[in-house]
Amino acid sequence: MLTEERHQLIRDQLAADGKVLAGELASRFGVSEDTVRRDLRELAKAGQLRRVYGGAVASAPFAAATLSQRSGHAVEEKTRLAKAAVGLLVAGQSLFIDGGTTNEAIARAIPRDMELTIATNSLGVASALADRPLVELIVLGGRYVPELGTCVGADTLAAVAQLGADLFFLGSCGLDAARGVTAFDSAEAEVKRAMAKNSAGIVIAVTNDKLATAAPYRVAGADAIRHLVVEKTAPAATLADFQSQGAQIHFA
Amino acid sequence: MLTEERHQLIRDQLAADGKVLAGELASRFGVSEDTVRRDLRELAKAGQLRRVYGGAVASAPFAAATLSQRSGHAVEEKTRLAKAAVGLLVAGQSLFIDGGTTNEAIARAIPRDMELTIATNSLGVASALADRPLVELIVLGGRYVPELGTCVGADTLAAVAQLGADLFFLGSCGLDAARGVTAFDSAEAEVKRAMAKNSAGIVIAVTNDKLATAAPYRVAGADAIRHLVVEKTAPAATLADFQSQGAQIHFA
DNA sequence: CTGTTTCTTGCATGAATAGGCAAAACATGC
DNA sequence: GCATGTTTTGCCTATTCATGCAAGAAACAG
Repeated sequence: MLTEERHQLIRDQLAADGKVLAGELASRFGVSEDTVRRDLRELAKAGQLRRVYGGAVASAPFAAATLSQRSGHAVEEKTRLAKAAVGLLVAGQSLFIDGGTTNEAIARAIPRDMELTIATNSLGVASALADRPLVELIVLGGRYVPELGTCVGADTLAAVAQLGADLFFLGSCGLDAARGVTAFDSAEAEVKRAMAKNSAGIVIAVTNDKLATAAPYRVAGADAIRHLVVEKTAPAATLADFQSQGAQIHFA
Repeated sequence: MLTEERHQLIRDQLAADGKVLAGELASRFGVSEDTVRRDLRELAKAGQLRRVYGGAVASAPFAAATLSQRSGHAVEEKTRLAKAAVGLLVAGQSLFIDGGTTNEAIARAIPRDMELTIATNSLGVASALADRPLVELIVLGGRYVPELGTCVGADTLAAVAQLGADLFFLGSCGLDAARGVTAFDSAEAEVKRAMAKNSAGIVIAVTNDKLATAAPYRVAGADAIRHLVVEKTAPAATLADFQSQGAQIHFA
């Protein structure tokens, strides 16, 4: 195994998990811990990670975001959903991705060697994609809302209006077969509606607790959902309702 | 087998796998490792791959290195500059902050209890400010440039045109008393000019190595600089030139 | 404070590499 | 055909590089 390969794998795991352990890497790569430590030292010197006792953590300005999110809720489920959702992608597509921790997990799960054009109003998603060399990243600016982690407002809407996408990864929403997709904030709903209007298909990845819940602001009908990515344990009855309205169900 | 044939096969495998091993290629082509190494050397000289011990990898699309490399450099100096620069702020002001690692340090140094309105086209700056409860953050979207860590383009310019600020923290630039403020990229320079035009004063914080250097694209004259934050060890003669054109000098 | 884990440093070893050299393959002109 | 010059290739040698090991230092946990 090339030294450079190890470095790349370490960078990848840092981007995905926010941390690496020296011993774990050593056994994974089949080299001594000394070698791994040397790797970590070099990467640290290049500013690509921050050395800590036992391993290393991401050092980028985005480390905080990544880490704080890791400590959040239902991380494993979201990572599984993300991996399944990424399976829907085809190289060369253009995407809208809006906010939410699941969407951030999806952004991190996008392979580094896939060429895509991605427009997002989420800082977390943008940060996760910032170092993907093959991703043409378009940041949708506007007034930043800390509670959502996304930009909203007239500027955001204007930027969305100029773009089109094959798929729209719609996140942080309520989901109900009867009421469709709903959002918790008026301005956020406006942006979601604009993205939905300008994209060919909507993809929604949700954990079970979001299924069959509704928020005040209506974004789109359930029949607008092209792909629904859910946990294996999702209630079959609910899924059938969405399926009957045209959604393809994908299990993580 | 023709030399050119081997070169093409090497390029093919690099595109497919991202790496090649010298020994493996030698046995596959039925030539000595020396010949393969010569091939790799030539291709590396032509910039088509990056030579590493044991073989070669796909040439770095620059993005990974450029920004993160810089972030590792002169961290302490930049932190000191940032603390001094933050001293110029007054609660209630509105700011433009553009890209560069020094500006990211400044963003991190902004006290959490200070109320400000901040517009930025830098993902790093935006991420640093995302959790400041009293900062009204406006993200200036556009096409993201990995090498700069900022958004540029028509969308960015349009967003800047709608805003005004008391201070503009101008970063990642060349600085020369005669040529003024210069940028390394045409689109970047455009955004900086727009921000300069719409702000009442320009603040520049630079490490010594940026002083008395010039880049291709002109942003503003030296007389446009209101505040110049420099290291204590900055050469006095250079500082005098800026001072005579109206800049206030602040030592970190 | 004590023991354990992790980290750095120096060193030895083997693999990979660059440069020099000569033979072979190839092209070119007579 | 023959002679000449060029290019390619493989081999040899000195050097550089990556790695693991050992010893001492530092960080951590109890």
